[in-house]
Amino acid sequence: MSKAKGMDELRDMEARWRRRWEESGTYRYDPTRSRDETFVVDTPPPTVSGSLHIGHVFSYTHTDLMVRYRRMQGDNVFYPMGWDDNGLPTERRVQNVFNVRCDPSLPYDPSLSLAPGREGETLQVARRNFIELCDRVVQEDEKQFKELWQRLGLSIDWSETYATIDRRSRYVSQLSFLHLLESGEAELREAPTMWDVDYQTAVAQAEVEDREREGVFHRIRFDVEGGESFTIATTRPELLPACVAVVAHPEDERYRHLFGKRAITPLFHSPVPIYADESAEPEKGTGVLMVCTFGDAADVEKWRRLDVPAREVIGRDGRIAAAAWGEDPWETLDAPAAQKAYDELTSLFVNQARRRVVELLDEADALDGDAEKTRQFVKYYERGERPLEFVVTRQWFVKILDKKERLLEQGRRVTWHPDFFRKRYEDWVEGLNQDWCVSRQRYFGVPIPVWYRVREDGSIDRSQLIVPPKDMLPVDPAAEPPPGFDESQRGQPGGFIGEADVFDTWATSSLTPLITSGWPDDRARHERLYPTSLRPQSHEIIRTWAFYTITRSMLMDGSIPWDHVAISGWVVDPDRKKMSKSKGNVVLPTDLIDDFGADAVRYWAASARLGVDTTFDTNVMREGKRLVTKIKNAARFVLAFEGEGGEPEHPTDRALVARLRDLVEDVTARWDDWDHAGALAATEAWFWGDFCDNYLEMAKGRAYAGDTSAIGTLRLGLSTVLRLFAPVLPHITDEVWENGFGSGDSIHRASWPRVDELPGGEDDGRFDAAVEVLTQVRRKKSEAKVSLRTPVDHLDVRAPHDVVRRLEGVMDDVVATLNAGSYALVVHEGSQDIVAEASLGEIEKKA
RNA sequence: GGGGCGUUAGCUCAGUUGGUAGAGCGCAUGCUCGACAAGCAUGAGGUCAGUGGUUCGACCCCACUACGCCCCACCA
Repeated sequence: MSKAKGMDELRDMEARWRRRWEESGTYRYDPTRSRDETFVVDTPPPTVSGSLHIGHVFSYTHTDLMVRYRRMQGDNVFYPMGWDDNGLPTERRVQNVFNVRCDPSLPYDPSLSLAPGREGETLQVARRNFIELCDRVVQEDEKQFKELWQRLGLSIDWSETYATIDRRSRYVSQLSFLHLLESGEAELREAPTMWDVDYQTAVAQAEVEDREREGVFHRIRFDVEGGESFTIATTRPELLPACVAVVAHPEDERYRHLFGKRAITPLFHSPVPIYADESAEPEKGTGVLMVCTFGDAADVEKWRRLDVPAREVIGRDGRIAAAAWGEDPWETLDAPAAQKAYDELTSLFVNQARRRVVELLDEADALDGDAEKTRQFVKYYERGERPLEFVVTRQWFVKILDKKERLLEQGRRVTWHPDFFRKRYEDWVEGLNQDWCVSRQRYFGVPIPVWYRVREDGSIDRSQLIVPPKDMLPVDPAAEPPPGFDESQRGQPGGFIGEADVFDTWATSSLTPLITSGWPDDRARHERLYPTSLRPQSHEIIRTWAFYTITRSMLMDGSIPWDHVAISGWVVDPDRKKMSKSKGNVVLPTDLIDDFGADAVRYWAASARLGVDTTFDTNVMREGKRLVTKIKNAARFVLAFEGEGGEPEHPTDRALVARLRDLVEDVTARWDDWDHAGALAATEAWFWGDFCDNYLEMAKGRAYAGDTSAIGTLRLGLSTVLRLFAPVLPHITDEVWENGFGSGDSIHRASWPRVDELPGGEDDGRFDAAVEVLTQVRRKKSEAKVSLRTPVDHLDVRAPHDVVRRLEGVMDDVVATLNAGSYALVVHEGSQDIVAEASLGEIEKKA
């Protein structure tokens, strides 16, 4: 059989089972069964606008392994699938695919029709048109993901799906938020917020990452009122106009005498207080630093603590704002000069302003020494390209800072696999320094369901919230009027305006257990499906998805959202780097399934333990493919015999059953311990070694002779090991099961093997002793470079007394296996070794 | 700067409670046995990162060091 043909057959076989499972509803959740026999998965909804990645295959397989095991253990499995389609990744994709931008001020155009890959000028479209394009893109993406999951053989119940932008998700997200509002845990705040100037949206702590980059220390001389001067080293000279104070450490001898005096900023001539502050480190820079509005989180913190004014100079677009200086002038000793300097910076981007202000400082002779390069860590939005700024905006926050202890406690109630990832969760909780900002100034997301009153004078009264009644949800306050109002009153005096912001994508995906459970209206379903059993996810989103989900459940009713969290590692390339698109080393999952088959790809994923980063290695997939073939061939042999056989009676057969019993016990314990890789390795070692290489060879002769003990044991071994393999290799095992053991139902609905269901048997060492004799004779044949079929004229086995006794019962099989004519089995004392000597004959030439 | 994980054969990885190191791939030498050449048999190949300690005995426990990966950190 050619390789190509074999591959075709494999592909057809897998496709056939895919269809069968779907048609038979093999993986359907049974809503009538009780809660304690139910295993619920809080499936990660993949970001559908991302690319299909080998990492997906890896981690989703891990989930499916455990799911299949639990199902065979008799659990009623609830294994849904969600799509994470709301949020920035989708918006960005739509912008690229259709070459459009959203302009919320435009009216909806129902006739707008765009083709993907549209060329020419970027088109501005209305918010509703934009959202329609988002919907279109995600539907296409979801199809591709579904196809991959099905080809991979994930045992998902496809009648249970959701998307984070669908009606149900919007309903749950908005309703849960209204509960937080009611309990006072969510509130509107005008405060400095981390702000991405490109996306022009607020971002939360969890979406921020530090990136190392080169900064430049500029040394700026400040005068002190009444004479004297000092030098500040700063990497952000453009914030000089925003400087509201100067601080040094209270013990710093260089500056102690200045505390209480005022410094004069160069260029802007603004007198600012000089404070003593413990946070200033004498070794850093010159030991004295500016407090600005706002250079970093430390500035925000000092601004709050030191009671200094705010001088906002950076606008939401990342440019130096024009209005700031003019409308509410800050104290200065030389207003015209200050205004002139500020005009030079106005409307420049931060980078440009930095260069310009340095030039101005140089002209004013306020630089003290040369600039000096330094490595610094700067905060970026994880999807952003320019550093975050702190900008005062109005945002919705969920209070979490006051709940650290309780959050830690919730984390301890969850079982983490592997356990050390709990530590990462705890580190994150302990390091929290901001409440959760849940509002985003984006479009394709779940709208924040509130309106605000417009006063008679036309100003907006944000203290007067209008919230929708529950039966109005989900609602889009930007498109629908609140109860008791008419759309014509939007923006009018005495009327209302709708909140334009949408929720952070995590604000919705942190509710996945509730989205699927039917909360809060379908109480019966909710009680059966919540809390869930298992949350699978990867480790880089412990601080987001795991953390926020724990937070939301705690805020809802003090519960934990799941009993277990299973963390999959990353797929890394041979250089130990995470495989990613940007590194150009992506392998298409569908190509791998084409080349090796789904079972083989699953075998590779299953070979890796939870939490361990794993090298992408097609050799392991090749191994998996060989295993699939081996199972097929062994089954062909076992199932070729007539009848079902009988109880194991022969000593060899009884020994095999004993070893099978040990295997089932060991493998089951490993699955229960969430060690799918160990379970697979143990199963495979037994199957390939004990079963195929040794037992099959020894029992072969009796089986051909119609011995019911041999035939029965062969079938027992096969049917048992098939079920042990079934979670990892769902296709080939079901194929063989149907041929040999199924009575119409899938192996995946068969019961997991149990030791107490296996027939009796015992292995007192006779199996290993027999194998030792086989090995010695095989070695002799191998050294003689003759065929293993070469007959043995006479076999002489010497062993200690007790070993001889054990061998007696199995010598007929040993002799048959070795093709030996006569044999002698004698006791030799004084050595614990078995010595087998064989006099080789010659293969009879065929006539 | 703080923390987590790792370092075992050429490669990818196992190694239960401390008792003389294991698998697969690759390599070598053979073998077309009535399941299977996508196979079978046999074999070569390792100072278990380093140093010190505990112990009769350490890949395993402890300390330190080196290297790799990851997470976190107010980045003047």
